[in-house]
Amino acid sequence: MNSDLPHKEVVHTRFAPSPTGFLHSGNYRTAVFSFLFAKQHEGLFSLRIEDTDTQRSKKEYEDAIIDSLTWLGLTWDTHTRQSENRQRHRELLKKLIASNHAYISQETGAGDERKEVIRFRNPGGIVSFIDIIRGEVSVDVSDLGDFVIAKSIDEPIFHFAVVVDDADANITHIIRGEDHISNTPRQILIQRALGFSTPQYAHLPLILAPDHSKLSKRKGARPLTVYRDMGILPEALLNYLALLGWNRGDDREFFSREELIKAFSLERVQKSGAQFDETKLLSINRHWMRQLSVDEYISRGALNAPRESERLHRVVPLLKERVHTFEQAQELLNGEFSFLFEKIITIDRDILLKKEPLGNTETTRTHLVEIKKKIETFSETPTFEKVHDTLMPYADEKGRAQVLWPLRYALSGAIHSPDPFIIISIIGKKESLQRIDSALAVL
RNA sequence: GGCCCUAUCGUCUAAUGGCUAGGACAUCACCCUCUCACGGUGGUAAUCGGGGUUCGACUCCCCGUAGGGUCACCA
Repeated sequence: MNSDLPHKEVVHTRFAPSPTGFLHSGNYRTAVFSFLFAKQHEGLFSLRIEDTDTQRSKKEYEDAIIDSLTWLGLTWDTHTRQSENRQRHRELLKKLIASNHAYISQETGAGDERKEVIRFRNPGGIVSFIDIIRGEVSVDVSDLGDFVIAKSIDEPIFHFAVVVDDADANITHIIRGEDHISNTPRQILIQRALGFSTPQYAHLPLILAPDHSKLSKRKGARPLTVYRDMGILPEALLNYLALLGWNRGDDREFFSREELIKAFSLERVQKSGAQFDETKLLSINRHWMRQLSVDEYISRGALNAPRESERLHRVVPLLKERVHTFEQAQELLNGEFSFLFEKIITIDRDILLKKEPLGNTETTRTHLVEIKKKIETFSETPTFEKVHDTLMPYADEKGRAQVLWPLRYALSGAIHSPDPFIIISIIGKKESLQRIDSALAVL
């Protein structure tokens, strides 16, 4: 790949967001691709904050960008701000004017104010470039006219500043959103006027919102922290984002950060836009949550529950089996699974007797008493296997529904819950016996 | 509207002239089962339309159509 690259040249990509709002997943995906590409080629990945729009740039947004990149594990090699390069911008702007590639233009602004801007002298003609993802793209730049490159000698605008900063940083590959594709020709024009070489370009397809509209900063753009707050793992989001518009060419879907670095290639990036599908993200997140050890699961999910932490540890396997996010895990702990941590649970006589065959209480009472005797033989925290293997034969003999339903209900106080064996192994011998006793008391 | 880009199941995608068009998520059915969940098995579901090129097109070309991007003294 990119065999036309000079051997000594170090691959250098950059992520250049403007801190004028919260970035959305589409923006971060371009960062993901830039990062993966650079690291795969053992190159550099830089972060450059494009803060030349002083009116709208805010520290708060820059901090959010840094937080999110760090959280995703997209570590950068250098971190600069476009505003730091003011000196250089001015110098080259002057050079361009001196060489007659640009000129100061008198404009009549709103009202009678006369204002000056700096315009680029457009040579016209066809400008074409090779996009790694799309192939050759050519545009007739004549209809661009003499476009503005600076508001004043001290205020370069985007097109000019980008060209200068990328060249100064020796950026070799510009990987950015498709919305920049039509900006590229004019930036190439500026490069030529300045005597810079043209880097390689790769324009990524945009990510669409579920309604097919463009994911925009104004509509629905939320900081990436919403995913962290939902209890999405960064490795899951990274995995999902990488898969959105890229695949290795086979059926493989789960990739760790390191595996992505190895497997990624720009050539296999999709040309068309993709919708962001939160459901799929959730299923990938479940996969990565299941990979975690019990300790990691609790600490990374910041999970908490009343009672000793041993009990929470025993509940984790149940959590793994049914939730897609840590937020859901904590909800389960607080709600549906709270019976596992409570001292007293309420039993409804009718529900307890739901499977009673004789229409009275006798069968249910007998079963619970028999089960109690077996539980007596357990250690305080028996394993699931031990509980299952001891109680199941009895249930099979007497009828699973008649034995297991009242037992499970007595232990959980819930119509829906995990099976009684796992409950006993979680709450322990002593509490199991207590709960069965309270159930017997209502009969 | 001009210019540019794109077009395979609902969604993400595989198949770069040669297979019953594959997988995943979602969905449905069945199985497992004391309930819930997990799991297992199977199913429904796609090449935007029309012309070419070719022995043969998802694949190549053209024309439509649709979607997206961009046309700033924002980035």
